[in-house]
Amino acid sequence: MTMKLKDLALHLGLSQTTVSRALNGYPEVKESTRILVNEAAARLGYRPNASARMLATGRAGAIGMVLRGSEEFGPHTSEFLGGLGGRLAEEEVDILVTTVDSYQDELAAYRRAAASRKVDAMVLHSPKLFDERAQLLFDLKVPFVLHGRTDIGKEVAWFDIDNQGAVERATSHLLDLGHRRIALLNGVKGRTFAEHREAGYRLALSSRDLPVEAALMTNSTFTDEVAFRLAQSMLEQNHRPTAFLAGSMMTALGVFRAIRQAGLELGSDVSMIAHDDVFPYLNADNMYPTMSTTRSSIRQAGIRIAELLLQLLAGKPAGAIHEEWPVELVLRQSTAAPRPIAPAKAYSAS
Amino acid sequence: MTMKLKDLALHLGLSQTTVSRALNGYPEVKESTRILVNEAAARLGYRPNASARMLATGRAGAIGMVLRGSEEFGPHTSEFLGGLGGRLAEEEVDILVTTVDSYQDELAAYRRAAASRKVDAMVLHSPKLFDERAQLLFDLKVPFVLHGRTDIGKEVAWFDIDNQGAVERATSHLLDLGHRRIALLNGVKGRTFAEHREAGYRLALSSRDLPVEAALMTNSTFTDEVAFRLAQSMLEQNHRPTAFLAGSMMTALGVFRAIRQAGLELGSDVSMIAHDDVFPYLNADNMYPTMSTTRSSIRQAGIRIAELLLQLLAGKPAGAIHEEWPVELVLRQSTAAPRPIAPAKAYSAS
DNA sequence: AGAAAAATTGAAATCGCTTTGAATATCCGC
DNA sequence: GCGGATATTCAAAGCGATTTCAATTTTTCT
Repeated sequence: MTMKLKDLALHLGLSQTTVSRALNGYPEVKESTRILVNEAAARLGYRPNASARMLATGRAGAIGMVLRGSEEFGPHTSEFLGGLGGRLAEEEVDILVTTVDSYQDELAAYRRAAASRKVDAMVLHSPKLFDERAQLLFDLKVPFVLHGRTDIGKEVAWFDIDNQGAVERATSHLLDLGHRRIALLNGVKGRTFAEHREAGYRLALSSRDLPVEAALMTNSTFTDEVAFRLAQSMLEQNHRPTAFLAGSMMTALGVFRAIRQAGLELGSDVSMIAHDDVFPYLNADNMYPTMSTTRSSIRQAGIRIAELLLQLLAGKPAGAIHEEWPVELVLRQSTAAPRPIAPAKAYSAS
Repeated sequence: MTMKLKDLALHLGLSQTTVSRALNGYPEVKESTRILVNEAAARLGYRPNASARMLATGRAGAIGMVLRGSEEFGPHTSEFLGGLGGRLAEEEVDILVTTVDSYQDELAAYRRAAASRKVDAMVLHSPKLFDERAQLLFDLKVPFVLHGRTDIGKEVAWFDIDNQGAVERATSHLLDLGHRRIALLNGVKGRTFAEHREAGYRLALSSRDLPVEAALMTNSTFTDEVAFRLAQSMLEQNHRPTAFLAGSMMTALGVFRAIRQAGLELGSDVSMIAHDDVFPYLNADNMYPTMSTTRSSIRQAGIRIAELLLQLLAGKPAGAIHEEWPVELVLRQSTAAPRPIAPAKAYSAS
């Protein structure tokens, strides 16, 4: 079997107590013995048994996350995980992932994760305006950081990006260019970020006394395929949109395809601004034409949330952990002033 | 605090022993008391403390995975995780994820994961022909299932798809159509799957006595961007390829862009067969033109690997766990016979 | 009915680590 | 060179489950 504390202590001729303290950096152990202990531990490859330690200390050394299988499980998640895990690894904390298929399973999964004590805290993703999962975790007294925002009438820790501001600025820019029919391909209805984006969209329009047209707003998951269908049907409409706000780079890909298939050209016939979560394998700068984006690295968000989690575990009150990051608007080739539209042509032809 | 076994036992007027046995389905407890216990446990919301249980039983109830951050961390991973986690969840096993940035960190991460006893087994991804990580886990006596294959001269459990056969068939098909300059955009050199794919490619060519041209084979990560660059430079060559074998759907996207940017058309000027890991947000059928693929669901692979892990933990010898799945070749619009090429035109013009 | 067998239940040890409270060494000033 | 800090070290008591071995009931069989 592998070496345990007892063996190490025996080997050193010391008590478990002293060895344990030496390894954990307690002050009441002589410097020389600490060195001795550390050296021996390293040489013999001693590693404390995580469960035993946890049982004794009550801390699990892990952060929990529940991933909903099919639906919203995509590239966003892996990028986020990369950031989160990278930062947590520095503190020797790892990530316990539970995957679920249905929403019902999801609540159960949170309950299970909380009760098993395998995690010290959790991260909650794309919450709804009123999020039951957050409510549940709050009631269960499980520390958690929200990636997004929710209002359950309690003090919860959250990190979010300025979705509303981003979309408002993007919309305004398109309006400035002269666009009047701007489609918003938004996320699933009810999610806070989607609502915030819609709010930004509406704000930009209403501040110029322009009407909001329901036919130009859709809510769906961010996949290439769905976006393709939605954009396609929009482009077939009588008054087709002249510009698209795509909720993610995947969405942008789908819209792009629809535009091309309709025989139109992105950057001249139609404009687009996509939200870019910064995936290393989908670079807006390398697209053709290059894509204008509202940009905010989801990986950086992961890193920051890891830090907030650590603060939370260190005792900082949840109510004191609120952070909103701004979103950049990066203009590239996919945005341009709209062409004189069809009706004009029709008149001259008649 | 939350309810523990002792409390539950006290509440029921039974001993911890009996309660524990009742809950864990041991046969030596009277049916009536078992019902009583289960009922009370459910009503009071009792959940065993995972660490305590683990300490006592020695099983962690978790599977470990190490994800390399920046590089190969993408959509493949999340799909795979979805499958793996879904199946494992049925057995109340969860996934402990560690993320690392450098390769050096990676070995250390495996060592750490193994020593901490937080996981019962691990999954190892895209191994090299001789994989040090596999070697390490083997030496550490940590049970693991390889997603892919390696040869470390030991009995290891693995699951893989028939990469060689898939590429051989795809290449043969392109050859049948008349293509002679077929580019292979392969994965990172040294990874077993990439080597197998190359072997399949070579086999198809050599079985018709056709030469293999180094300029037509590249090795890189599977990202849209890299693929775009590679394809672009290939298309600028004197004898440009008339067909592409793309290592993944991301790669295909990049190649597609390069083709279009070169003023060529996919499905007529150039053909392509991409390997499709079946991402819900990138459907080959919905692309334009629809994409011919070699298809094998990475999510299904995850599910199957979960089962193999469970078998491994149940005591099945690693040497008895080998599984190779076939890969479908699905032909769609992106493949066609090559056009009569430039030189012909040149002659007639002179 | 009484002994042996089978079915249930319990007390206590154990898993490997942390930590409290007591014990022993080492240091200080005078 | 001695009493009282001050530093170090240790023995033993948890942490919350499982499990061994023994004790107690209940059944079964003559």
